[in-house]
Amino acid sequence: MLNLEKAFYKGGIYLEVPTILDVAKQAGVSITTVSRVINNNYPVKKETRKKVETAIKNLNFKPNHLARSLINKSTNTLGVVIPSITNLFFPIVVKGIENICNKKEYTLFLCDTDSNEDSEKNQVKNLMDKQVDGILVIDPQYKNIENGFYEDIALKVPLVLINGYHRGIKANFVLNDQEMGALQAIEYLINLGHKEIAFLRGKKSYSYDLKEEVYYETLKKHQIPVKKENILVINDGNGIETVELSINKVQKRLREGQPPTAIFACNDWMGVGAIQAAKKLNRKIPRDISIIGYDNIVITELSEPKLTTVDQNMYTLGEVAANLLLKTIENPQKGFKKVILDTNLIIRNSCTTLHP
Amino acid sequence: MLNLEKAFYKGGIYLEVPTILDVAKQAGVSITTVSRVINNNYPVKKETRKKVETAIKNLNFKPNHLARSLINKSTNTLGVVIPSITNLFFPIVVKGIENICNKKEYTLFLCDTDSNEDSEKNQVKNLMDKQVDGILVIDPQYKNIENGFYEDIALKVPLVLINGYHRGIKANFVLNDQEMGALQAIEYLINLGHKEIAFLRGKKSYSYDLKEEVYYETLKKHQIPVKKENILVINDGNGIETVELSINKVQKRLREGQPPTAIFACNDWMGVGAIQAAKKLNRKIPRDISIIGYDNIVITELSEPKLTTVDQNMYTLGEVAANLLLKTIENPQKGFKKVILDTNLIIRNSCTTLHP
DNA sequence: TTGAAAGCGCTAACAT
DNA sequence: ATGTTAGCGCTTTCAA
Repeated sequence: MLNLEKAFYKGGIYLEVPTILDVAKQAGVSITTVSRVINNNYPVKKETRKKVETAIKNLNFKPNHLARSLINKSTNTLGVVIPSITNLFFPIVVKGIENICNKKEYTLFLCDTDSNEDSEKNQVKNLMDKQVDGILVIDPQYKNIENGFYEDIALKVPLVLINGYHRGIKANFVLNDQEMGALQAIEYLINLGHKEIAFLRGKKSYSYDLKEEVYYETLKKHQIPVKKENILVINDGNGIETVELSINKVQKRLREGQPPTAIFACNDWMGVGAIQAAKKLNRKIPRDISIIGYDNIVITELSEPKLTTVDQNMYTLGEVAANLLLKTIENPQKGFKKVILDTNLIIRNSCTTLHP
Repeated sequence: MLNLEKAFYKGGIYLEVPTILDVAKQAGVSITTVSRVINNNYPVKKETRKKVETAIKNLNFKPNHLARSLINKSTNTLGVVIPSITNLFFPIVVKGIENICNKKEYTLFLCDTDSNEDSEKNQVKNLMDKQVDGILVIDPQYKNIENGFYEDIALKVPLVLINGYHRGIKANFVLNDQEMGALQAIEYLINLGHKEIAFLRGKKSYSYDLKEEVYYETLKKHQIPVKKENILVINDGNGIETVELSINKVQKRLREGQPPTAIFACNDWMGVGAIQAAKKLNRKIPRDISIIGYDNIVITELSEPKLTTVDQNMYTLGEVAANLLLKTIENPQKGFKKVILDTNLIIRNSCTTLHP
């Protein structure tokens, strides 16, 4: 019915996909001319162009991306690697990335690593095999950064790492200023008059370490003694299971003598857990105890009271990272960049002053 | 250093990517033989194969996907279209899809539509341009189904629609049995002795309509009169903003004469909103009022009390849909399939019996 | 068991 | 302004 040169079956479906040759024939020109019209990169007489455009429309011709990419060495495709798509805040980064990339006609491969180092490596390699034009990695695994894996990748393909360990690493980074965020949170509590501040964290993660450092420094700076019993470490996590773990840990601490008057939780799940722990012991929040979280994920607005926290502007983080990647692709230059974004304290209802 | 036939710059990076020709030369055979070794589809002498494999390893050769796809008309790539990646439950479907597809070496394009009809259409078209081997659409827009868009697409590319309107539509569907879920929830309340049951829904959505129908039928079946004032319609939504809307609507209803003793909320955000509304009026849950949600998203475990709800097995939904798509691709056959999955009532702490 | 050669659909020198 | 032609890296006939 279309009278094309070729047609074939694929996936049980009979396909009649016009090629550049079909267009050329119908328009009565060479395929080169058609190519020129499509790409608009060489002069073509007005009438000829019209003829070609008509043929394109008639046949509903779409250039074959694969053939183009094979020649151009560019697929208009990016890879996004994410620890887990079911996490509450990584998807917001992806949304930011998407916003930028959609506008520039890039399509995104999404690869979930389940926070597994090897899986992360495999996903990155797979993306390179698929010849993406660039790769974004959200929260890359410490080990893969530290052992040089990403430094190596960065030499082979445009790459932007979003958050994660970066000291002296030769790669592009877009980072949240986690030190600043932690500082904002802790100083906020101190300014409210708190001295007995517990620090609630998960077992191992670069970002917890970072925050703990800031905790020590800030207390020292304000001449508040650090007490071992105020460092609360739970087994792990950044999900619903974290809540229960936090409840137990915090409850235990609150039952001891001289309990903290405030808690800085390294993420919002922990913060919510802390809130629930306090409530279980009939402590009123924030009257009896102030609690602050980190990340500003959606659950902070659901807790009662709503959780004061630190916003990391994940959406912007994604946008900035995507822009950096696109810039690297389109306008390549030597040297790597590190972009550090500010955090914001989001004051809700879970903290109050100790001053009379 | 690799001494290849070609090398080039891309993205500011100097690339030395070995081709099949490099391998052939190093192994002292023709490219045909190399191809045979790679694909393992024709007999090759053992020693020859060894030579080739050695060369492949030496050069770290990876076949060029684009070139292969151009010939094979298969990209080992699927498209996933999602209303919003920041939604709390669609990503779980994606995770299920990923689980299946990763095993079979498919890579996923992820496309966010922002629940916009035109954007959805564009994303699907874009995916076809990129020559994906198949497309999965999560919660496709009613209009795009109803106006024949997807019936048309289904003739051109393997397609599976996940949830959404499907009466008489010629396409593959994997569906939750929403009627069953609604029935489970409502009969659960009725069995607990409730007769004054409010129905809380958003403005327009096929799934709300479905549930409302079941609500009418079920009450009728149990000879409970339906009261207009018990149909609570909020402006919309499936996100945090829904909570506030629900709080207002439910609070208003609870203040009126003869308030409901139970509420069936069409999604968990509404359920949580209902809980908070009741608490604000100092109603004890579930003692004074029973509330049930729908979807079993993570926030159901965070509310106090935890929200009883209906689980839709989103992960399984994704897995089943992915399997159906892969089957359609690999083993094409005429006719479309509809797979309907069961729902489960998840009993937590927000409902209680009215029986003495 | 192997290789030569055609060709997938397109781009881009190079001619004219 | 337009066409001829040589590839991009691979698969697959066809012939040996």
